[in-house]
This record gives sequence, structure tokens and C-alpha cells, in this order.
Amino acid sequence: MKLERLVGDRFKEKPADCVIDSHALMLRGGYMKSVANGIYSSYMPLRRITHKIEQIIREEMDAIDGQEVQFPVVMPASLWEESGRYASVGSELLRFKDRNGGAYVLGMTHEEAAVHLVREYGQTYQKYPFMIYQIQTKFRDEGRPRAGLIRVRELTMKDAYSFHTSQEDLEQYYDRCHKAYERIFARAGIPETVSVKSDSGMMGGSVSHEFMLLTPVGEDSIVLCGECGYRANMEAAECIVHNVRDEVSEELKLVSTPNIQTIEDVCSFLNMPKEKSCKAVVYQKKSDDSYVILFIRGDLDVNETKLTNFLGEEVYPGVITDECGLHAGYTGPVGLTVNAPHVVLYDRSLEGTNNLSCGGNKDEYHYTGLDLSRDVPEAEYHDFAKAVEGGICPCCGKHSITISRGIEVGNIFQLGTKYTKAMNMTYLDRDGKSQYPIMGCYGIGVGRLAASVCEAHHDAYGPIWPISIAPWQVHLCAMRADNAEVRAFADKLYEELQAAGVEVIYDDRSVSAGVMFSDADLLGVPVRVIASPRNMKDGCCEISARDKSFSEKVPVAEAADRVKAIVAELLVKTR
RNA sequence: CCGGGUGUAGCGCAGCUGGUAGCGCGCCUGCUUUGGGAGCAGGAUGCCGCAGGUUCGAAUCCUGUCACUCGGACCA
Repeated sequence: MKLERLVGDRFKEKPADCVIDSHALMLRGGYMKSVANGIYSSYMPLRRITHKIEQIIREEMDAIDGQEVQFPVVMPASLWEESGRYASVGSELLRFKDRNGGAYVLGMTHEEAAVHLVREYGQTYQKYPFMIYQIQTKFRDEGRPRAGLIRVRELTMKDAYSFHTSQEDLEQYYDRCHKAYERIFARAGIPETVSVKSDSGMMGGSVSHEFMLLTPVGEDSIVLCGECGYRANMEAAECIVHNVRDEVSEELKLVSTPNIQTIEDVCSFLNMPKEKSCKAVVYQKKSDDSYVILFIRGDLDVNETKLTNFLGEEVYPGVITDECGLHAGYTGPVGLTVNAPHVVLYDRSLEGTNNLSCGGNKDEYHYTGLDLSRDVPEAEYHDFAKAVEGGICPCCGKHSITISRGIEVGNIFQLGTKYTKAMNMTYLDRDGKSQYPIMGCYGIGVGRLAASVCEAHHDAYGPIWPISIAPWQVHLCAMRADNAEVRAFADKLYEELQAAGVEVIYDDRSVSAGVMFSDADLLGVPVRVIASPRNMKDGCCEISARDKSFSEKVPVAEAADRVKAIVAELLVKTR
């Protein structure tokens, strides 16, 4: 490919709305162009990258006995009604009508389609297990697309669905898939990707992992243990606290705290640490607006995912009205009266603690000397708190928790029978008994993976693509191609490399060195060959790495062989 | 969904006390350059997001609307 003919401009100035480097570089490098909010077209370089990523995924899915299939982008609403998700999924699911008024959806995930595809096939236990996957466009009407390809509305995704006749078999396969994912991310150039325990969200099921590329620009918070390797998404991370109980319990005392409502104010007014306070966080259930009053240690925050999972339904921040009987800023567990349906919950950070301050359930008053076990003996305690930096690891028990940010590049779920039951997919087991197959599902965002690799490997001048997914393997720069010697050498090298199956992008434009190098940096091709009058004078050309790991002068006669050897060597490392 | 910002040339932006639409980059032509986004000369490009209003006159003031965007919430 001649760079001169490559469609898509590269440019110098950073587009105004880019907040992360990969977004800016992929726009500046002529990789893609925004069509609408969260919707992009790809130019050739990005298409070549995603194509290579897809191929790596394909190879690894095939290696764990996957069969590539293809589901439709457009599905009838009735299919989604079968699983119940037509009603339960929010506006991310784009719903529309066809010319006859029939209700349809744009596929955002394909569990329904997968079950539909194999419902008849899988009627006997003898057909199990099997896995089907596809690499295809999905549409999710995200409220807030951002960060270039990291969060978009239209995306290419590999989604896989496995079917099993026992939990053990699913777990075994889940593990194989986990290993396949590790190989995929390693081959794509981000072996540092880690898997973390995650919350299953709308997918249902129990066990799930997310594959995270740790980076400060990631959208998710990840809880990590430096000691034992425990890893979890913040949403799913257990919060362990060491509850301290003073030897002597003070008396419960109502104290006047005029115009003091926040935990900070209360604690500084009473001259007590935040750990010695009991704060109330009020929510309401989405289903019936009933109140959820959650008491938690003052220095901790509520993990709403854990709260939602405990309640089995969604909540929203509570609205405290005059009628409900709650006193905003003065809510406490002692003498609490609520004139509305409600539940009261206690975080386990409070269990057995004493000498705390808490709201007095009366405007402008707080209690001190709260002893939970004495004053609220009926309380039950559960884990609702967000894990904190420096906190206790739920796995090894040391104070070794750190919190990082990460980009979710893939996920795997043990779905169980949620979809097969809902959609009535059954098989006859060995004993002729009807059973529901157990499912797993496994996703990887292709574009997001490309952007993540860019995010992980770039410098100020552009992406540094690993050769496994680079748009080309070699970038040939002919400086002063009007020089006969340069022209002859570069043209010949270009032909020889192409003949040998090496992917070359050839820049023989008569532009300044600065432009030529800047463009090469933006394209991020791993191996660069520079032919110039200066080098020709020495009978050499220059071969260097985009990541600056090597740079050498090679006699022109040996150039082709040397480049081929370097490319071959680099490729070996990524297989 | 909550809260902020911005819509002016392909990109980045100025102009906003109403009065002929501008700058830098990019683009086109020519000449000179050629190892890190070159120089000179000439040139093209705008429904000033859209609709309505005020006014002799609106990019500028008012109303509405749409779009984009940032932070947060939500998110297979």
C-alpha cells in the first residue's frame, strides 16, 4: 500500500473533545471518523487492526471448540419477550417498528438468538456440550458514549454462548475460556490484562469475571490486593472492616447540634473521628417508592450494587419529605419512626461497635454514646460498603487493598439456566428426563480492545502497535524519492517485501522529513525502514523500531532479508 | 437521569457593547526547500447549528429547538 493513496487524513491538532490519548491519536492518525454520537466509521488502518484482532479471537475460540455462527442484528421483539428482557432492559435496547407495525429490536447482546438457534438441535444430552460464537455489530443506545472507541453505541463484539448438561461441565469450560481470553489479550499486545470478579448485572447468573486493562483512564474501579492477588470489580468487592469496640460503653445522650447535618460537621462539632459515627443513607425502591434506610459507619460509602443485589431490585436516592417522618441530616437508628413503608438495613461495619454518634430523629439533635448491640439489639448486619484504599483484603486479611481504574475489554459469565428456562429450551437426559441446559456466555469488544492497546502502548507522537495487530508490519520511508538511488532501492525493497508476504506501507511522497516521520509515528507500524540520500551514500538503509527498542544501519544488499528476519522474529513472539 | 460547557471554513479557534465574516493549521497553483509537522507568492472554501422574534439592519440581543461535549448516575 502506498501511503500517498491511503484514504483518510492525518493531522497535527488534537480534536477539542478528546479526553484520552487513544481517542485523539486514532482521530489524528486517520483511523476513524465520528458519524454520530458514539458511532464511527473506520478507515483502512483501523479496519486492518480490528480484522487482525478478530482473527486472533477466531483462532482462540476455534481452539476451544467454538463454532462460528452469525445472529441477526435485527430481531423481533417477541424473541426478547420470551426471555423477559423486552420489558426488563432499559432504553439501551433500541426498539423500533417495521413497515407493518411489527415490533423489533436492534441486537445489543444475543442470548435470546443463541437459544433460539440451538433450541431444536439441543434436544438430547448427546449433543452437549457445545459453544457457538459470532463476531458482529451490536447496537446499544448508551446514554453517554465517551472516550472514542472505549464506550460507543455501535460496536463490534465477539460474543460466545456455551451449553452444558452440568454445572461441573460449565465450570470446566468456563476455565478453558478464561485461559483462551488470557491468550487473546496477550497476543493482541496487552498481556497485562487481569481478570477480576464482577457483578453479573442484567445478565443474570452467578459467577462472572471481567478482563480489565488497568489504566488511570479506565471507567471501572478495581479492588486489588498487593499481597495475595485478590482482584474484584468495586461493584462486587467485599468490604472487610475491623470493628472496634471500646471497653466501656457510654450512655446514650441526646445532644443539641444546631444546623449541623453532614458527617464532617457532626464529627468536627463533637470532636470525634468519622469512624465513630453512624450515618444514615436513605434510598427508595424503584418499584414502589418505599424507603430503604441504611446505616453505615460514617467514613464509609454505600456500594449501591451490593445494596441492589441484596434487595433484589433497583433503588434511587431517597427524597425526604415532611410527611415521611424522617429528619434529613438527623436520622438515626434509635427511636426511628417512618410514616411510610420502609426497611432498615445495617452495614456490618457497625456490628458490635459502641460510643458512636448518630442522628437523633429530631431536627437539630444527635445522639452520642450509641451502642449498637445494646440500643439496637434486633439489627442484622450485611455487607453494603464500598471497599476502600488500604482496607482489609477479604482473601488474605491484610491491610493491602489498593484501588485502580480499568477498562473492561472482555467478560465471561456463568449464566446458568436463566435463558434456557425462560425460553423453554430442554433436552432429555440419559434417564429420559427433561432438563434445562446450563449456559455460559463470553464477550469481547473488538474496537474497545483496539483502543485499549493504543491506550496502553503509545507515546506523544502516536500509537505503538504490536506487530500482531499492527495495520502493517513495515513502514518504508523513501526520503527524497526524486533521488534515483533512493527511488531504485525503495521501489525494489517494496516489491521484494511484498513478494515475501510482508505487509508494507510505502511512503514515497515528496514531503519533508518531519511530515513523513510524523505520519509514520501516527500509523504506529512496528518496523520502520528509512531510505535517504544520506544513507545511500554509505550504501545503507536504516531499520528501526517504532518503540525505539532497536535501530540499525544495514547494507542495501541485505536490507530485504534483514527486514524479513526482524518481522519473522517479532511475529514469533506473539503466537 | 442530574449538573456544567459549546455550536462561526476540513481541524483548532477569535469576533458577541448590533453595521461588508476573520486568524492559525490543512487544501489548490507556482517557485524554492527536504533527517522531525519548511519558506515565499498567489488562490479557493462559510445557510455564523436550526426555527421564530426584536430591529432599517442580527454571528452578535430575546425565545424555542436540535446537535455535540464534559463531570456524575446508570450500563450486557
